[in-house]
Amino acid sequence: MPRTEEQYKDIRGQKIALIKETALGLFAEKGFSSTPISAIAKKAGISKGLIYNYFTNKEDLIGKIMLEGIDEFMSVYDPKTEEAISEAKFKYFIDQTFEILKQNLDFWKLYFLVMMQPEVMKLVENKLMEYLLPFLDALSNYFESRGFENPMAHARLLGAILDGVSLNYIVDPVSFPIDDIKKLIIDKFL
Amino acid sequence: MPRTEEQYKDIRGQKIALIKETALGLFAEKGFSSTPISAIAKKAGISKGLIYNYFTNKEDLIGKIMLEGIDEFMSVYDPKTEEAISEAKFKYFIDQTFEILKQNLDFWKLYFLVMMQPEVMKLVENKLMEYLLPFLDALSNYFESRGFENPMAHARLLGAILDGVSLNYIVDPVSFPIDDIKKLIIDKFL
Amino acid sequence: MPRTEEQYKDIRGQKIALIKETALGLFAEKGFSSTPISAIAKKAGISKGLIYNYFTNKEDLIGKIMLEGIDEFMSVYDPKTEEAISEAKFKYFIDQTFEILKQNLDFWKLYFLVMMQPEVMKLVENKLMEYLLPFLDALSNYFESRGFENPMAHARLLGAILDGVSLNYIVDPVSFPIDDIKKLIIDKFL
Amino acid sequence: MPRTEEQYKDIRGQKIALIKETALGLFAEKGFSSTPISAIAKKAGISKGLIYNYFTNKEDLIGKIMLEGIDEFMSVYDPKTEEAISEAKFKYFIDQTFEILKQNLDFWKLYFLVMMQPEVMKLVENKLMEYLLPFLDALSNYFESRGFENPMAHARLLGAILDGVSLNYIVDPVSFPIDDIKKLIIDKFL
DNA sequence: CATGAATGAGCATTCATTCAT
DNA sequence: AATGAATGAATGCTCATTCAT
Repeated sequence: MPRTEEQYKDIRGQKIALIKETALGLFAEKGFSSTPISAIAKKAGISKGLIYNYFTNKEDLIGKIMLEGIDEFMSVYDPKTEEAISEAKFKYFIDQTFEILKQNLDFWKLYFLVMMQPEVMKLVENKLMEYLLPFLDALSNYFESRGFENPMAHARLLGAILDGVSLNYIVDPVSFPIDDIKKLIIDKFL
Repeated sequence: MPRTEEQYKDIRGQKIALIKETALGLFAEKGFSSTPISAIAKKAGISKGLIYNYFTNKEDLIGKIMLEGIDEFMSVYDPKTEEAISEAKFKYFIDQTFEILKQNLDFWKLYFLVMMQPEVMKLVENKLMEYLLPFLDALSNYFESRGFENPMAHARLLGAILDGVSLNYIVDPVSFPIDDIKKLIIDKFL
Repeated sequence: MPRTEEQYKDIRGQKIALIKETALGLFAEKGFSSTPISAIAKKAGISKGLIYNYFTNKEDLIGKIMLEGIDEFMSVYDPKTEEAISEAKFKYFIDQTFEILKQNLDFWKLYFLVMMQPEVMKLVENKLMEYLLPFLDALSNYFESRGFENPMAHARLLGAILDGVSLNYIVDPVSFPIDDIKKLIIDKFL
Repeated sequence: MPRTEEQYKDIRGQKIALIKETALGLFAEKGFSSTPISAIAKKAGISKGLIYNYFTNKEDLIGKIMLEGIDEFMSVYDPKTEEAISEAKFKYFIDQTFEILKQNLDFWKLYFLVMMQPEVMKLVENKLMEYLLPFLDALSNYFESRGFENPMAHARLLGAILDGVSLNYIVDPVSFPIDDIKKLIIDKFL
């Protein structure tokens, strides 16, 4: 009995998810160019050929992993808010950022890896900007409403701080005092 | 009649410097594994083989570039100070950090690239820690003397901030408002 | 629709045999290190890469050729006989040795080549000893039963003679009087 | 004060000898193609370039080592004897053969290595035959005078035996019972 | 949808050899 | 006579990608 169109779609969806997950883990652990497609196939228990059924090439694979990841974590924020964020919302935003970081360490490793690699970065740049710009605007509005001078510089500084803290936590998750640091950040920007 | 040992040393020194410089530029631009040794040789106007006269392999090359870079910029600070840093010195330190960043963009690109690559990171880790730990201690002492609570967290936060700011500046040197941000940092930590 | 496991196994088996055969011929003719993998691939009409699908590296290839060869020719003898060999059996053994030598000249060339190369020898040493020791024991028993004094020395001498004769025949198969020499050996040791 | 022609010749002679000796040791230990010229230079404490002052290339070097070795050990025998060898002389010859083998293990390792490598063998073949043929003739005469039938086959057999015994001793000098075996050979051919 | 055999371009690395000094 | 910097051809090996089944 042939499978229905629906069933096929399910299988495809599951396989695609499996491949992305497996690849994410390996990319984060070994790096992009040190992870052969064959290693992904092996760890996922599928054939190399199957990966090429779903992704046109290795770059497409990492590109789609990145885009999905960006979508996922950006959906947590409500980037369409145009009015200024409240204090409570700001605090919630900082909390969420750290929570997401802790729970998706692999993705964030990959994120920073990719940021440093011009070739892959190009694949993601547009999408990233699409989210980042309204996000910086929202922060800027918040700082303006709180009476900070040069609010856009504050917004970019906070963005940079979150990058720097994430980076340090990723490189050394054991001894980096992330919770203490979260408090300091909230103190300084609330 | 062979050249004197002195002459040979000169030649070696010049070639080694040329190779390191060229490699640094290419690594920073294309990434480590996307830069073939042949590309370095070509750009430096020498043969592939010559690179292997001076460096045992590609990893040795990047390792030595990193170590030299770390030595160079660390020599700017006086990491042996044990008494607390003065306000003026602290300000000078922040200034210097930004100055060095601006003047060695390629090296810092490579630095962040390497931080994300476990294999290469291992080659440099020890040397880095040798400098970073006394450095964090000095910062911590400064914060303690200024009456900040949890001074070590403050030190690590400042370290992370400098990482994050550098990273943002490296990725987008044109529009990142680095001078405004320097002022904000000094305000917040003085 | 993928091929059945059976079909894949067939393909693999055939290709592995083809590669081994081709490599044996070239190794015997040119020597191990003077035979590039590319030459084997070319002569076998396949790509370099395919060889690495079946053998982890060049040493693995020669190692497996040697092991297979040793297994093959040792299966001719019955190394598990524990009682003394009869005269007829001894004669048959000498005959067989010369027959095998004549029919597998390439393999024996390679065998002596390998004996002289410490690196490759190590790959095969254990397997070889596994066969050679019982074999020398059997010969020793034979000489003892025939009343020869110092039977183990006789066994090792005979082993050495077979090596020496093989070597001379390999180097100069045209003019070396191998059949006459076989008779002399049988006369001297019967 | 410039050196006299004589002194230069001395230096040349000493350096040539040093290079040959050093190369022989390394070739025997590692094999011909696994021994870089640079390794010879390093071990001899001279420069690579100097080796090329005395030998046109690597093959020339091994060729000259082989030729010198052959000359040296052949001078022990008196290959110009045309009358049949006496029993005493035969015994002395066997003794000498084993003595020389024991004292020049490195050379003999190289000798067998070279015999298996067609390219290098060609360089030596003629010289070798120049010695070997009269040598086999002398042996043949000896066997004829002692009433052995098919004396040339006996001569070639003895040659092969000496090869085989040497080979076994070279591969495993510790446990091969070379002295017992010498006695057996003398018994069988006297 | 799924497989894995097959390809070949690409790359790190080695090393014999040359040559200016 | 002696040095060692420099070259570049050669080679082992990897891996993204294709494709017949």
